[in-house]
Parts: sequence; C-alpha cells; structure tokens
Amino acid sequence: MDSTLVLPYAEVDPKSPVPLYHQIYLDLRQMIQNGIFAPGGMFPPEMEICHAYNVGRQTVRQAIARLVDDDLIERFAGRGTFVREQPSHTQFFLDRSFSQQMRELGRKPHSRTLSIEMGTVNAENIPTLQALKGQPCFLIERLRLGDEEPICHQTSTVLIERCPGIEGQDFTNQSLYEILSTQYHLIINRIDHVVRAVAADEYRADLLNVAEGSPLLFVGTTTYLDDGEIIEHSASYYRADRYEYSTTQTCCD
Amino acid sequence: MDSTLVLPYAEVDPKSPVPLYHQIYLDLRQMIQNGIFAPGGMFPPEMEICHAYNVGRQTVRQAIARLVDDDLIERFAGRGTFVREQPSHTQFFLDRSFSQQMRELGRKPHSRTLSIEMGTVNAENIPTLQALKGQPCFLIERLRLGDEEPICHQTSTVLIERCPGIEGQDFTNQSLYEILSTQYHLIINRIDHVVRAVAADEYRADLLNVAEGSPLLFVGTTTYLDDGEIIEHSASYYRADRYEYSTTQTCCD
DNA sequence: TGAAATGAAATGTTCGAACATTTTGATTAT
DNA sequence: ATAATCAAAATGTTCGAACATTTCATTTCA
Repeated sequence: MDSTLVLPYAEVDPKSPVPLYHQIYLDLRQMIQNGIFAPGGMFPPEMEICHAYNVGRQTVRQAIARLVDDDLIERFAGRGTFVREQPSHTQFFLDRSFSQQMRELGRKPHSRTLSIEMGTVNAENIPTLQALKGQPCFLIERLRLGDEEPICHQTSTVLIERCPGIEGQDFTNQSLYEILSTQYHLIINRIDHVVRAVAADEYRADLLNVAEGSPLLFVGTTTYLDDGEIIEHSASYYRADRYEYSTTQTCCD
Repeated sequence: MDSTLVLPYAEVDPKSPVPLYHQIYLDLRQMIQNGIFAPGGMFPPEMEICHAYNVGRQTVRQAIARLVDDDLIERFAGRGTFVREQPSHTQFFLDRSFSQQMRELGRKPHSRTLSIEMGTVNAENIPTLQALKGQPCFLIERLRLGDEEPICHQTSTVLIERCPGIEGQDFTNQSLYEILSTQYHLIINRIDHVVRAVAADEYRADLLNVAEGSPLLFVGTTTYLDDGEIIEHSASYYRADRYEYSTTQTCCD
C-alpha cells in the first residue's frame, strides 16, 4: 500500500484501440526508465497494479511479461518482482577487452599517450571514413602496454560534432566509451571490427619493439550511435605474439 | 479436423510437476523439428490443440507463445498460425563467410582438398582440444582459392562420435555445417573465433604462394553443439593481402 | 532460546467465458 | 460476371475464479 501512491503514472484508456496491457506496459516501462522505482528495489505486486489501473490480473501479467522480456524487471515466485540494474551501455568496447585480456594473462594494463590533437578527418586508407572527410575531429595516439611491455599502438579518431569539448576530458581513469555515455548521453549501438594481418613498418616496429616486417595484428573498429552516425574510429596494431582477437558467434545473432 | 490425427505426439501428464503448457510446448516443438508440419504450411488452430491435449485455451496459448518466441511459428490474426521456414543453422559459419567474401570481391570461390583421413585428436598447440585428446576424429585439409589464386589453407577436425559415417559424405557441394544439420540433426549453438597474426612457415608459404615469414592471418574456430560439446575445430591461415576478418558487435549481444 | 508450525503474501498454473478484430470464402443482389 | 454482404474461423484481448508453490515473517511449542 505504499507504491500505490505513484501508480498509475499516466491514465489508461479502455476504449483505445491499443490494448490495455500494452498501455500499462508502456506506462510501467516509462516509470522504470525514469527511475521512479529504485534499481534493485521492489516492483509493485500484481494485485496492486490491478487495482491501480482497475484491470484484471491477466492483463497486468501480460504487461509484466513484456517487462521481463525486456530484462527491465526480474520475478521470483514467492518473493516478488524486482527492478533490474540497468544493463550499462558501456559494457562492451574494445578498451575493456584489451584491459580484460591483459588481466586474464596476469599482466597489468597500462596506457601511454603519444599525442592528442584536434584536426579534421583524414580518410586515407580508411574507406569507412571517406564520407566524413574533413569533419572536425579529435585524435588520440596511444601506446598500450601490459606489464610495461608494449603490446599495441592505437590511433583513435573521435568525431566531435556530437560531443563538443571532449578534448578536455580526462582519459586516464575513464574509457572513451564511458565518457560518451555518461557525459554526452550518447548511446552506442554497434561496433564493426575488421581484423587483418600486416607487416610492421619502421615506426611501429620501433614502438612495439619488434623487427621490421614481422607480423602485426591490425584491428580496425568503427563505432556507430543509435541513429547510425559514426562517432569513432580506431586503428590498433598489436604485437602478434602478445595478443589475439577473439569473438563468439551465437546461434541467435 | 485433419491434423487432429497427429496430435498429440506424446501424451501429457496433468499430475506432473512440470506445467502442462511446457509439456505441450516441448511436444509441439518436437513435431516441428521432426518435420511433422510442413515448413511454410499451416499449424493447427488453438482450439484443435485444446481438444487434442484436453486443456484450456490459455494453456495452449502459453505453449504457442513460446514457439513464436523461438521463431518456430508465426501467427496472423484471422488467418491462422504457420510453421516458419526453419532458420537454417547453416547460415553462419566460416565457410560461408569465405565464399561470400570472395563473391563480394568478385572472385569465384573454389576449394581443393589436400588430404582426408580418419585419426585421433592431436591437440598440440590447441588448448581448446586438450580435453578431447585421443578421441576419434575426421581430418580434412583444404586449400581455398579465389579465382584460382590460393587464399587460405584450412585444417578441420571433426569429432565423429556424434556423427558416425561422416567421412563418407560428399563435401564438394555441401558445407560441413549443412551435413551436420541435415544428416545428423545436430544443432550448432556457438562458434568461438580466435584471430592471430603469424609469420608464414615454409609449408604454407609454398601453398599460398607467398614469401616465407610474410604475415598470415590465422583464424581458429571451435564449434559447439546445443549441449555444449565440441563438434568441430578448424585452423585457417589466410594470405594477409587477400583476406580480412570482420565482425559486428551489437548493443544487445 | 531455538526449532517447528502456521499463515500471509507473492508469483505460477489452469480453467471457463465472453467479446473484439481480421481474414477468407460463400452467398446474395445488382 | 461483379460487387457487396454476411457468416464462419482464427487469433487477440480481457475478465473472474480457483488452486498450487515458494518465500518470509510470525507465532507457538519444547
């Protein structure tokens, strides 16, 4: 009899052509996303929702089933329904897989910034960026190390149109993806990866401390926002003996 | 009143602790997977299923909802329920991406078998296969070409415990994955990929027509069945100048 | 005090019934 | 023959009711 105070959020209309359970689903979802119910906390029981919207239990259960399907809430027979911690959009990105892989190998990940500058997109050798040529961007060149040994040379290009002022952010403790998500509320929708084997040129051979011409693993990523716009592109060259790229393909991709 | 003849496939037990709708769901799914209902064809209407299992409509609807969720059937208000063309489990695999990529580049994919033999799992250099060392398997070594130019050297190891007699199959027109799916009804659940850059050894340099020591892209795949068992492992070495590996990471993996 | 029994609350399962909506095909009227 | 109408069939939505099962807190008993 507590949360009844906040239910319903918006009224529902039984005469609307859109089913009641769907109206209720939308209303409850809105409340979850607006943080009306604390993540991890209790969600109102079925009967309470029934009374709040003045509908039958079946109808409420249909709405709730969708929320469960969306991974927004979790149910336990006998215990109740709980709001799930929002699945963070920052959970997947290349930075993390590098740091993670280093830790799995028992190495301390570390990063040394070689250069940071503002500029315009230079699309040479990068077909994906052709269309964005000349747009203002933010360039970071970094050397990534594991246990102080060089493992990767990485160049990131961040389009600044959607995140002005990003050059002033601190990248030592937060990843680029965390900053995009928390500071600019930009939602990353997709990352394309391209992996190639290349021979080390003089510059990178020197940086990575390998012989010129020895094999390097090139990993190119292009990051897309919700609306399909490119927000970032990175080119990483890994020492072949220190790094491998891995993915899992599931049946239901 | 036609399909009633085949329903139910197995009897359901109302006194069982497993819910009726789940028993019915399993039974119907089994029938779909065994091809009792023609793909693309009509699925029995709700009421017919109700009578066949002697249960209420709600119960049948719960079972059906799961089948819809599994993409096994499709429903249309007023028209009926239809069996979906099976989402082919052969749709995703390395073979296809090779053939596809060749076609995208305007090259004709082609494959030359270098050796086929029965043997036991030799796990040297392959940690994933350690646990399966000594198990009987089927080994294929192939050279893959695009427009008659060598592009990839591939070695496949197929565990034969789950697919006895596979060595007698014809691999020229069907992919390994098609055979596993259609002949043995084995469902592939997951494929792990590992990508590395390596230097060409003498043997492969010769086969792929490149200089010894030049970079090659190594792609290792491990294929898992529904039950988590490994069914296949492959090691492919690609010419770095003719091939690149690509994937897409989506928000909702 | 500690353990067992009880009961309330929540979700899970199942039935029956009604009415709405969509589609298809048959019937009817032009 | 063609078009409009209508009825039947199928899925979609919604209510009410009951009972099962799980969990948790409270009460009771040794």
